[in-house]
Amino acid sequence: MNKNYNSKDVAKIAGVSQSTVSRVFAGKINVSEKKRKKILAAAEQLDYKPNAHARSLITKKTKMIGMVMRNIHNPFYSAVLEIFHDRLSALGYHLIFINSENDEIQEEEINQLLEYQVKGVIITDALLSSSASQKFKRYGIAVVLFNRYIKDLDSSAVYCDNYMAAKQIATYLVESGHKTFAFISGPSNTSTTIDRLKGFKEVLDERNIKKLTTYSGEYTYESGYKAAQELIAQNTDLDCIFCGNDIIALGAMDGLRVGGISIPEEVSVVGFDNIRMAGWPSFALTTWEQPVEEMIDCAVDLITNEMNDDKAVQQVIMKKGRLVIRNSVKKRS
Amino acid sequence: MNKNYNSKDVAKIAGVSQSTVSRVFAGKINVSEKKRKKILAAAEQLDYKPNAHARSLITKKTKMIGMVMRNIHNPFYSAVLEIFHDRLSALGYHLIFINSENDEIQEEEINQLLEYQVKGVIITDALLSSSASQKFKRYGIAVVLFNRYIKDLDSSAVYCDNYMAAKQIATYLVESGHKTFAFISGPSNTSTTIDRLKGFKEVLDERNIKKLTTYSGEYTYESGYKAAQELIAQNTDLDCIFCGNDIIALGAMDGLRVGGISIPEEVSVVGFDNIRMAGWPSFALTTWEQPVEEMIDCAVDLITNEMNDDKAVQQVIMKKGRLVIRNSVKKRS
DNA sequence: TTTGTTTATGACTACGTAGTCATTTTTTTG
DNA sequence: CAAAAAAATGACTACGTAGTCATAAACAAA
Repeated sequence: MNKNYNSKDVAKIAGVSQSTVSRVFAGKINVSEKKRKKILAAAEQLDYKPNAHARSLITKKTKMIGMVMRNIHNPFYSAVLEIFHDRLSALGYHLIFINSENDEIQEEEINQLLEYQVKGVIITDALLSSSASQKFKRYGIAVVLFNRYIKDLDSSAVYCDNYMAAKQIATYLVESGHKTFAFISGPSNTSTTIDRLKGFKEVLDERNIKKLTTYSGEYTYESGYKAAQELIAQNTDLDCIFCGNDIIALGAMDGLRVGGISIPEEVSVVGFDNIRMAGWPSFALTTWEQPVEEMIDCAVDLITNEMNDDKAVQQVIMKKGRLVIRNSVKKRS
Repeated sequence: MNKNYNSKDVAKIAGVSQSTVSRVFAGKINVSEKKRKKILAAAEQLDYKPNAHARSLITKKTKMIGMVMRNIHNPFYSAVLEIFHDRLSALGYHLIFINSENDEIQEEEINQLLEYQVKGVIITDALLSSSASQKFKRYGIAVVLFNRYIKDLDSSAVYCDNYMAAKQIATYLVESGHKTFAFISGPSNTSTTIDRLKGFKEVLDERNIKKLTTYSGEYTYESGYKAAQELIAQNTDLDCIFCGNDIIALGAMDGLRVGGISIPEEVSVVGFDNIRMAGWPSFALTTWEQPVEEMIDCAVDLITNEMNDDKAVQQVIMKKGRLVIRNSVKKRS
């Protein structure tokens, strides 16, 4: 049943050759207005759609982009997915969604994408081994890392200037009178964590502040919660916490509150990302806003360029962002 | 550059015919162990992967499933996406992700899926016009609605027994002494909203309780927040709110708190879904747990059956769920 | 060994499209 | 109006795979 009609069927009805039908649907090339109309009418009648697989096979091109995500639980990334989808689908691309469970994109996941001849892959919040990177390169697949970059690997990347952001946050905390610092980070092997820690530490070092406790965990609520509880247990005279991202910060806030510590009266908390929830009254989290849309537009430009131009050069692009001040930080005398 | 090797190249190196290479990669059929090894070695050497498009073209099958989602912002659905991905990718399927902005899946979105010859489509939190449904049917595409069902449309669907759930919630609220009720719902044209309202109302009617205010909005935090503020402004003697889902409930809680109303002391709040955040101490929301994993397993079974068996019959399956009691409801004397 | 049976293998073709090339039709120009 | 140029069109083939069919090899039975 349900025969799928093809360009030959359309050609027959329209009284033209298959070639002409193809011309109409491939666009551009010259077809007389009269036949074009006939063909479109015939296509309409049969509800004909060009077969994307046949098209990919012959053109060796594809309108599919691999979207590798981790941590889709994190609202930051679900927002990212949504925006990427909207931008790319407007350009006629389709997304193959892959939820990577691992720190590094896996062989198996790469193969899935290779089999579908994707010409571009966007990787968010996950790493790329150099062998994987080479593999993509060998197949001529454009790769853009989002919110991560990898040293010594010439993949394109778009990320936020975590280093400068952390410096500004640290400065803000120091200048608002905080004395004892904690940094609850995500996994310590990611560029985001490293840069944020580096910037934060540097400011404290410059001012000769030694009181910094660092706690490395995951980029999750639970991890933030647990870290906060452990910090409380250590019973230091902590007066502020810088969290590796917002979701950690929310966990930390809840951990502190449950431990009977009030925010910001006793401890200030700063996050990173500016996810929607950070603006909810229950949290009113002061945080760093990543210019998500700008970053995504940029990533989309990079990947489309690399896909359409073999000689396009890899670029690593850094965006700024800004501090969003809410009510989770208190000026201390 | 980057020539993609094909089965002929592999055949040449292994000293066999293309047919035999195909047999190895298509699986099953008889190939002598000796040649199989040679072929696999050659494939390894060239890093050969079968071209999925060519394969789809000849087999008229595809391992792709369309995943149409709306409201990916809602953590409930990002969790759903993650689980669907994990289940389906374990079965060898790949997801084409479509973020629908509309209430009803659009013509354009359907066409995208048709062009890729997907054999199955999962639709979450969106509707299906009957013309769209017929279109899918005509093309022999299996459709499963998730968390929605549509009357008089023979599409398979998996959803939670919203009617019974709402009845139990209402009963729970009544029996814990509440007198004045509000229901903040999502869009009033969805089966979830209708059924939840129906069950809730029915219990109140049975007990001859007239004090029910209903407010229909979107399934978003902002909508819940706004609704709560409006309810406050109406200055009724409200003592509990049943929310259409958790994200509305969180918004409502924040709206109430900002309005100076304490939860659960003055007003009780109940949600629906049991998203992770409902368990966070800041909210501790009493809510209905949808058996998400069970529902997804069920949807996966349905879609794989329908894809692999033309004669598989459409089914609408309802799951139960359970009330999760936390601290957003107070017993009133 | 001979015959019959099973298993392994290769030549060939179809899938539905895009694009090349040759041919026909239309338009332009002198 | 004739000749030249441009545009439109169709026949044909390639893309990389799976599967059909015929043949060859291996094996079993007698």
